[in-house]
Amino acid sequence: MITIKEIAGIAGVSTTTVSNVIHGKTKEVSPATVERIQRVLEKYHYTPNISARNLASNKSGIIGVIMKRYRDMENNRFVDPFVSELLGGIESSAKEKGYYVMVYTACDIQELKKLIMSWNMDGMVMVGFVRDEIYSIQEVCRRPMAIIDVYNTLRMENCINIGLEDGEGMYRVVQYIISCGHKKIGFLSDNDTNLDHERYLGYERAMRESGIFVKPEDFIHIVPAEKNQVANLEEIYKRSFEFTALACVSDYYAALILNELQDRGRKVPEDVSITGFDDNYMSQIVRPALTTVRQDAEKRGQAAVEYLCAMIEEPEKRQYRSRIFPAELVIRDSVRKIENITRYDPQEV
Amino acid sequence: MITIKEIAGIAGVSTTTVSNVIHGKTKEVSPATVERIQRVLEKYHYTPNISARNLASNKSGIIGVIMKRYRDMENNRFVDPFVSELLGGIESSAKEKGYYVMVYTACDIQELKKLIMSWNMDGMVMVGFVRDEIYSIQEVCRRPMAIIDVYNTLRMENCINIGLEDGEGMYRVVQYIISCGHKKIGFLSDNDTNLDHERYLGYERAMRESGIFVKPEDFIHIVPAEKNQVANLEEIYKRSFEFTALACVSDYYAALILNELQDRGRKVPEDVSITGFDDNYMSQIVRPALTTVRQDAEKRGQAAVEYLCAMIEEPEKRQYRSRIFPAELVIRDSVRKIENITRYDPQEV
DNA sequence: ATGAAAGCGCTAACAT
DNA sequence: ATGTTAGCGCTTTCAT
Repeated sequence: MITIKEIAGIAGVSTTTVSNVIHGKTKEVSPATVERIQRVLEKYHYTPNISARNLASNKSGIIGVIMKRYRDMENNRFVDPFVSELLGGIESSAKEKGYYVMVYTACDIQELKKLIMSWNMDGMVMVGFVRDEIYSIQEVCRRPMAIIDVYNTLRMENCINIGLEDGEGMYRVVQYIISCGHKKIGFLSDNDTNLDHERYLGYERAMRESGIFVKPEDFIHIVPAEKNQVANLEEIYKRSFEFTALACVSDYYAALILNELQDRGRKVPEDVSITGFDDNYMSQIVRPALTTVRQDAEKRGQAAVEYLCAMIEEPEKRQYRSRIFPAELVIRDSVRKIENITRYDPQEV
Repeated sequence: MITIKEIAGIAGVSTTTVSNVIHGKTKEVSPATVERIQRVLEKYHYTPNISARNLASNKSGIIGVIMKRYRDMENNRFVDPFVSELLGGIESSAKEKGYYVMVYTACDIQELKKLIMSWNMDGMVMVGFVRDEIYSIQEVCRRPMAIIDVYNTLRMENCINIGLEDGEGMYRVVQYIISCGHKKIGFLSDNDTNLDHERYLGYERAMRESGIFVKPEDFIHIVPAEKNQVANLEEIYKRSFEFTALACVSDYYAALILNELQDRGRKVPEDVSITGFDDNYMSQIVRPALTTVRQDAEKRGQAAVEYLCAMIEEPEKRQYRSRIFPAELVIRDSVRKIENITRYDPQEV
């Protein structure tokens, strides 16, 4: 690979001048020289050495996509459709802005800090971390971060919060379920923290505002197991008889439960209605197609990178900001309209 | 960030010695010194500057995951479940081996060459390219490459071909369909090149060996459109009446067609049988669950990185190799057994 | 308009 | 066992 120095030698100029024309700083270079250097650059297929450039300029051009990984569950984070869509958005946007993307799954925060510092990453998008982890990283690595689905954020410098209307979204779909005449509505999730908790709150609010009393048992705890299985399937099947509708925290669980219940003979939505959240491919591939809440993960990824670049290039824009993306109701076929049926068959109620 | 030089100053030794203990080359360093330097390193949270290291050592530790992108179809390559699984395998394996992964979608081969050279990538895994593109890249960038799903490979130096039993896999599933009593079996794909062509060949061979004559019309061309739609759905629906079974080139199309046909009133597998290929989540989420051909994309990703690392670290292992992964039949519920039914109702035939 | 030169932080060949 | 030193290729300040 030819170097700037060699190019300079061939063109009969200094490395400074070559460097300048490479970077388009041609205000102070004579057109003739520019032309000549361009030609040599072309002819010898000059390719910059990014390591050298980064070392000298103290930048890296790298945007790290850092995903939290739980050491024990050796699962592949990339197969989560949310992550896929997000990553696609990040990559396309980064490319457009001239940045490079490095992906990394981190189990250990200390190790992660070293990674960020070692590569001198210009910015990171953080997926799956909680507030205190973000805080701890930012303490050492004071660089722009886009944080995805982090709650109770302190207003940290260098951070752009790329959020979602989690509560609102769940509120909307539950409100819709209620409007269809349901009263016995369960909320199904595998935990009650962060994003899941926000969504629960939305469910709870919709219920409350409709005057429906929510009992603790209405939170149905689903226990995930290996390979898209659920550990407490039997229990969930039985409990499904207590409700006319199940609002699931994700399309993933909605699809799983929808199939399992139907395989065991329950009809959806005739016997139980089921809703999802995210509107990824699952919601459309399943039958009946899922009524769900739509979020555009790809767009969130793109936005993350755009804000990141702004912070990187204009340090005065590094104060904390929060951008909450919309989560809108998508009505398909998985919720039964009890009211309608009632009209034709008053006995039913 | 503290540098080696500063560490050396504090510990009262030379940078060489510090560098040596950092890299564990402690054979020629006295235990006391090692100990002392370790302590200083710890105390000051020494973090290497990877740019500097790469520049000096002429390595990068980067494995590039390069995906072909077609400029016009602005689609997100990451949502393809094959890519997701593969990427997960690559990332976990790379991390384990101490490499970093940079992802990149390339439309332009020239630009890609520059990227590889600029970052001085140690190795690449290439997804979605054809032979001549690989060849052209390798001409300039003589570094280890793992090529995924490339056909008619020349026996290129520096290449490990990570293949799949495409033909065999399709052969097996079609053979199975035939064993269930089907004779009118269509093959469905959106093109007839590379991997799709190999699979077609497998279909064709299974048919031929069973004495079934394959007509050109038995290749059903599906035309993809925006957003998981298909442009010629009407046509496919109509043509589905000509067959008792459709062997699809992917789970993706199988799931799509299975749903569309059922939505229009055809029963699967009672009216038409449908099979997929890949055995990704789609095959299990759909009803009836798809009989398909299983490949382990994650494992292929891991293997790609392992071979890559071997080639990087032991240049004598750089001769061309090919590793073909198995593709095995997975029987689920989407193929009707005509024979069985025949037993009970001889009229049927 | 152009060039000289001092680093950036690290590695590694060579001395001692 | 430990140190000296010359780069790696590029950016950038400061001269001219």
